[in-house]
Order: sequence, then C-alpha cells, then structure tokens
Amino acid sequence: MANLIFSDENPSAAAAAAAAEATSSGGSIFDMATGAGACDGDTKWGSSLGFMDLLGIHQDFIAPSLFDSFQPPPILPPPPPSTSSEPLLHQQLDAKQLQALPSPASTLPESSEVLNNPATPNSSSFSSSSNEAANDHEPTKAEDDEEEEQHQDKTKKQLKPKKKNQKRQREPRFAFMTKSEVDHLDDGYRWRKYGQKAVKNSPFPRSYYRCTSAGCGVKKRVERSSDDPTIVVTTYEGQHKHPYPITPRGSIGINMDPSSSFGPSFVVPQPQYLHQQQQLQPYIYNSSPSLNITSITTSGSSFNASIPDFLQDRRFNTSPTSSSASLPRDNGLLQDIVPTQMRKEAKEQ
DNA sequence: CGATTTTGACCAGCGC
DNA sequence: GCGCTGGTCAAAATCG
Repeated sequence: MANLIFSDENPSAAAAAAAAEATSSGGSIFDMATGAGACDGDTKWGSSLGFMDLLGIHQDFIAPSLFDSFQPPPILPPPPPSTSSEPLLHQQLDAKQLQALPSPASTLPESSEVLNNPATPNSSSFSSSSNEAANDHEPTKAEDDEEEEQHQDKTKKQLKPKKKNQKRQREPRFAFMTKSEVDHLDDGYRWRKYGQKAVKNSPFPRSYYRCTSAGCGVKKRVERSSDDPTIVVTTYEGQHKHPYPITPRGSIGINMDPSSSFGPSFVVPQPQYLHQQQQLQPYIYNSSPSLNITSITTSGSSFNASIPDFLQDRRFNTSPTSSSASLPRDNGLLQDIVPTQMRKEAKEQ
C-alpha cells in the first residue's frame, strides 16, 4: 500500500500526486473506484451516505489505535451510535492489530468501504499538511493569526493593506478524495462560497468555501479530479473553533460542551442527518489494486496538529486487508512520496 | 429581504 | 522584471 503525503500547501498537487502515483504504480487509484462498476455502481451519490461516514468515521468504533497517543485534547464523546444508518461501515479491527502498526503514516482510517463489495472498492484518501501545522505549535500565535485574519477581513475592504514583510500564514490543511457526484460535501457545517477558479489542466473549476460562523476562518476548497470526474478532492484549511452549527435541518451532533472550545472541534454529524444529504462513496487511495485501504497520511511531529479532531477522534484504523503484514513498514512514508519531478513526468506521459 | 452564489477583477507568490 | 497561477474580494444576481 502506498501512503501518500500530500505536499503541504498543495492540495491540488495532492490530487495530482495521487493520480500520478497511482499511474506510476501501474494501476490507477481511480481505476479502483471506477472499475468494476464502481461499487454500488449506479449508486446515487447524492442521496444518503454521510460525509463523515465516507471518511471512515465510525460512530461506535472505539478501538485503540496509534492515534490515541496523539491525542492530547479531550475529545467529544462520539454521538450515539447509529448502526442501522451505516450500511457501509464496520470492519473493526483487533486492537492489537492496530497497535502493531508501525507508524501513523501507515495507520489507516477505518475503512468502511471495505464492507462494500471487495471487487468494487471505494475509498477516501486523506492527507494533511504539516509545514504550516508546525506553526500551530504555538497556540497563541495561531490565535493571533486568527484575530489578525478577522481584523483583516474588515480592513482589507478599505485599503487592502497587504502584509509585505510576512508571508501569509496558512492554517494546517488536509485533503482527501471522495468519490461523489456532489461537489460540495455536506459535513454539517455551513459554508459560503466565495470564489471559483478554473483549474489548470482540468476542465473542472475549483470552488472556495468559507465557514459562515462568525470568527471561524476555516476554509475549504473543492475540486474534481481531472482524471476522474467522479472524484472530488476536498481540502480543509484551518479548524473550526465553534460548536456544530444549528441548522434549520436539525441539530447535528452539536457540541455543547464548553470544554471543547479550547481546541478545534470537528464534531461528527449524526449519520442520520448526513444520510439525508447525500450518498457518497468513500474513496480509498491505494496504490495497490489488491488492497482496500483508506489511508491517512501525515508527516512529522505535527501530525496531531494537522488533523482535525473529527478525524483523529475516530481512531482511524486499518482494514483487515491492510494489516501491517501487507504494508511497508517505516519506509512507507518515504517510499511512497512521489517527488514532484516524478509527478510531472508521470503526467506528461 | 437577508443569505448565498456567481463572476470578473485584483493581488501576491513563484518560477523563469 | 515578467508572466502565470492560486487565492480572495466584492458587486451583482439569484435564491428561499
């Protein structure tokens, strides 16, 4: 299996890298999803499966994993399990299996899709950026940035004073791919679209969204893979600092716990809710056609900081088929990194 | 009528 | 320095 580290600030490169790596490894990751009728084949992507479900987030799955060791902050208690609403989930692993995993890099999110037809794997591919995440090691700085950013929002409109001496600091990012017909995945938060740009070498535009909650600077970008239009690459930037929004559509795992406000709080929406929104297919990024793995990759010590709680909290897991035995050990991270040069070459071919 | 989306313009960063 | 590209702004249009 190939863990993919998306180059930090470049989610689009992430997608490209994913594609490139898949290509270079002989089989396209997209082939996996699209081939063989792509899982439920004619599934109505937009009908029911929750976004978080797609991420392999499993409500009642609390097997220990390496992620535990990366979890300083108290995490919100997972919403009540909803077994009936998670048809694609449940491949729980033995805790020992998890702990046997060599590194976070090869620690995989629970792969709900494994439960689907094995011949038609779905998957989601996660990645997190970490350069910027490293900056977050200084919470106060991050907070300052937030305030500054908010302030800028107001001042920009007037004279657009640009920071010249300091590079624009970005929030930690993480990106993942989801097989879906729906561009804008409903993750329970409310987003406002503030821009759209054509993507080079892609017929599909990239959309920019911002969390509508006051003071929350979380952004996300959504674009489709040019290689496989059914693949949506979503990149989150920043972390929500507010409880789950109460939407007209009902409460969704609202985090009412004040203690959670000290840190980023991605609260997992109730599956029931999500199921009403759309049905999406998690897309496993996996360079090995024979495996069915959802991977989450991070790099370095900023691992924790770069991954939103809603991801961390779910104890990402490996699928049975992706046990450590079938995975490269520590070299997984390195060997799977596709040099930019290689990616370019791959694309040119 | 407020919220959201659309869309062209603008700006910063980066590579050449 | 110049051009390209990504990211953002903001006015207008649209939606609910």
